[in-house]
Amino acid sequence: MRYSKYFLFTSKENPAGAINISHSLLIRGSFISQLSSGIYNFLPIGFRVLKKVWKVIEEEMDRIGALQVLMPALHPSDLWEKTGRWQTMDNVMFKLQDKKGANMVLGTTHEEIITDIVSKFVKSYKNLPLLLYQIQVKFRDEIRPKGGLVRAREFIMKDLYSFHTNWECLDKTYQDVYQAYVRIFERLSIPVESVEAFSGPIGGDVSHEFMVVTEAGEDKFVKCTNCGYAASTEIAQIKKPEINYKYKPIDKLNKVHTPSVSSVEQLVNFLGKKPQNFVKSVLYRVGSTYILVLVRGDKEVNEIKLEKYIKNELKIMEEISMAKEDDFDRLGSVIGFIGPLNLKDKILFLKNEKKLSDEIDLKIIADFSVYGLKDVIVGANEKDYHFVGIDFDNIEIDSFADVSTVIDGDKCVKCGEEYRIFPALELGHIFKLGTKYSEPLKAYFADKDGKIKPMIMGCYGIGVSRIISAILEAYSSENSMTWTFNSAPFFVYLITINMDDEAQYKISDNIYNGLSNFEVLWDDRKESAGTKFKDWELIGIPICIVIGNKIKEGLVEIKVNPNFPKTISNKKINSEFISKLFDSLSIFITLQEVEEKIKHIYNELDGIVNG
RNA sequence: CGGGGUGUAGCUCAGACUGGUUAGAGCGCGUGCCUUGGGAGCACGAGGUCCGCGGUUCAAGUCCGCGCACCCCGACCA
Repeated sequence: MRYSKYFLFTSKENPAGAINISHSLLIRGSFISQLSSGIYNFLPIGFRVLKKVWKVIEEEMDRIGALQVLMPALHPSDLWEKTGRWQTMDNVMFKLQDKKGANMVLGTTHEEIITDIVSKFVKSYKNLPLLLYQIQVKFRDEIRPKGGLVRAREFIMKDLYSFHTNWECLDKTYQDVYQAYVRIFERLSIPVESVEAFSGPIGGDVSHEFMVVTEAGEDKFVKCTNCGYAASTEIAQIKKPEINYKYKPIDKLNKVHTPSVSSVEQLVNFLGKKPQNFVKSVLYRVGSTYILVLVRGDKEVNEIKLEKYIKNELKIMEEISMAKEDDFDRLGSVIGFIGPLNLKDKILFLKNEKKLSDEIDLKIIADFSVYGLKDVIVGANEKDYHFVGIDFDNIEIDSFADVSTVIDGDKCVKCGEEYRIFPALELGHIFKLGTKYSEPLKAYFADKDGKIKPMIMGCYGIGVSRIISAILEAYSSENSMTWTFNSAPFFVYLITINMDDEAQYKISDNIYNGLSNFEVLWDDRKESAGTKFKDWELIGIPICIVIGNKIKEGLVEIKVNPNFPKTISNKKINSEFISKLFDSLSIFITLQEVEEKIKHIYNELDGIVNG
């Protein structure tokens, strides 16, 4: 491709409002342009990158026997109503009506549609398992899109769905997909961590996320410094401490006046203590049971873990909600000043006075973080008062549980060593769905014995457009993108220093034609050398061939994007080999060697990355 | 959805507080000269619904009100 005929409009200026390096570089390089908040055009060079990523994903999906389909982005509401997600996903759906007034939705995801398709065609175990996928646009009306392609309202996703006769078969496919994902990220040279994850509204019991560590991400995961176990902070568990707890009621409560000071942060300032010197009490309601959760002041209640605990251990199945102001009134406490010490007495008193129904129950659950605390501060269940000087065994609790979100330094549930927290961007997420969608949408099949059963399903997503940002976040620097071998829009950037110099022009033309199999972008503009070098660096093409004055001596320079070798040695191969491959390049070599060198490097890299 | 901010040339931004001829700069774009190993130089030129609507005023890019859009922080979120 000749630059002069191409659609490339680079900019020296950072776009206003771009916070992430990937966002800024993509705009500056004219890879994408913004149409509206969270809605982007892919311009020619950006679309080339998208297609490169797309191709790797397709090849790996094909390799595990998945079949590609293309489903519509525009859906009627009925299928979504059948699964209940018309309501539960309402907050992110673009909903609209057609001219007849029928409800429609722009697809946020495609479980409903694919399940509907399969239910119509597949009736027998003989046609299962079945893996179908698409690479298509998704719409989510995110309240706050940000970071360019990091969180967009319209974005490209690869979504794969699998259908099975039984769980064992799903387990096997889940492993196949897991391995396919590992290969996809390896081939794109993206350093991902796979972490245990929360299934969320998609549903199912088991899920993994593929995360890339970057400040540009919006998620967090923890990884054990010893055994390497990794999990999303949404679900990461903490090792249970050796608990030796004997309730010792305190003789005299020491109450302090804390006027209009209720949050831990305010208390820290008011009393001059650390957050760890507080026990935070958070009240939840589950049916007629109130749950008072105690966590150390520097930690947060994890509602996902709490919900699991309440359902699995306490066997209470009603919906859990945060207590409201009238709940506090009912229990004789005050919002912002609730605490565990005298709350049960208050409730007993209210019940005796017939001011509170006997059905109401209160359970006090202490997070592991509260265990062993001495001399802490808790709410006094009285406006503007806290108790001080409390030890953990002065608090009468019903049970200890792991119900707080992991923070740096918490102990690994597997081996007991310390966790570290990493900021991350989620690129892929795989789920075991079970029959969550096959039941309501009647995706049934006849088994060998003629019994009609619902199909067992899995679903597996990759944020294709988000991957583009992730690659740049992983390797790029302020004024220079770095693409990886399989994502680079071009492999070679050919610079002709002086287009008016006939010798330079002719040789450039020959090299351009001679390397036509290697995706060459020829900067054939009558611009200054500096302009061309800066553009090469900005758009991040791995190899640069420079045709300049030295051509008189039959010499040509080959340069490598200095960050590019990092994207290869990331792949656990011999780094000495990599440096050898590139070290001899940033010098002048003879004209005859150029084609040979480029072919050699290309083939070696192809073997390493895709082999 | 809460808080904050911005909206002026294709882009990045001055000008607004303190209203007053014809609204500016840099970059980019066009033409010519010159230059060709690190975003060169000179000259000329094109390019504006100052986000929209309404109001105040002799006079509004500037002040006031309403609206819209976009950005940032937080909450939210496969």
